[in-house]
Amino acid sequence: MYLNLPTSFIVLSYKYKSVALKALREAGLNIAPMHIRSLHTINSLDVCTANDLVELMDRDKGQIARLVKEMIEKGFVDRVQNSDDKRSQFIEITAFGYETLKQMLAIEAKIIDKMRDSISDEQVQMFNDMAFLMTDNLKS
Amino acid sequence: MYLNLPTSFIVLSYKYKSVALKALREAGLNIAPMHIRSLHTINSLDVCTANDLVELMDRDKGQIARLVKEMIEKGFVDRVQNSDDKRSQFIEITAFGYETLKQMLAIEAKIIDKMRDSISDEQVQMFNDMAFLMTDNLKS
DNA sequence: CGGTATAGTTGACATTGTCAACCAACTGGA
DNA sequence: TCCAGTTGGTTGACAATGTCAACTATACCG
Repeated sequence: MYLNLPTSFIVLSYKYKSVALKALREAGLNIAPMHIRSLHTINSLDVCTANDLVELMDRDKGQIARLVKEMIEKGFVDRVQNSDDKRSQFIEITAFGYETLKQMLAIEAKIIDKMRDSISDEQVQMFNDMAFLMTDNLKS
Repeated sequence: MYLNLPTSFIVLSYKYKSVALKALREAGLNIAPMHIRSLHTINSLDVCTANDLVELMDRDKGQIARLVKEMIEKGFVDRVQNSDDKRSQFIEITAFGYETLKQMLAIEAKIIDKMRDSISDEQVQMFNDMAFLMTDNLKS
């Protein structure tokens, strides 16, 4: 049991990642896995700074700095002045970024449908709740 | 909901990985994340070939070939002749590998205890079952 | 026997992750 | 108000992981 717990969700996340990436490639979307994850994360927030990404994605701040730079080069996001704090800037999704996101969401929705075949809404809800709770338990 | 599903277990797996890695380092165990995962996987099988690792860990066969080579260099595993098939060899955990695995399991058990704080055995079981089922649904 | 499939290796390279040093802007207390 | 400590972010250097394709050796099947 103890071995199975981390094994189960780690294997699932590897599998999901590879299936999703393959589907996105086949649909002509050539986007790096971390850019996908970043776009989703930025999209889930009202306003988003590099530091928000560091915390929500649990990644090194150097890595995030470079990630944001790359995403600007690719045209997915832009930097906007944060007048409250001159050290940081808001990261905003561009029109092209939203277009890409929309396509990604459509493709991912299909995979998720397949993934949750024979699993009820209530069960999926419970699974999510537990995953979020466990993530929270690991903090501090 | 659709966004939350992959988000929940992907964030959890990143978080678990970083917490576990940090705890292992603090305990003096300097071992790469993929070596940890490989050791667990090899240990979960009666006999294990490189190809078993490719399939169970869903990784590139070239990556696994190098991984096994590194793990032999570190003394965690050894290769043993497979008399049934001269192309492949069995990968077996050495005494040192088992010693390392034992320490890893002890440290990981503590993290898992913390992670599943306030979650019952039944719920954990359900979570695992769902994760395995979803992984299976993604195949083919 | 010959063709195809399978197990693994290797090269070359891209992506991701880590650590530390660094700068500029913010913050709180003396 | 000033300055010591903190915070947000950048950069360099490098390690770890992932990907793709070409290749060898053995196995399997008709």
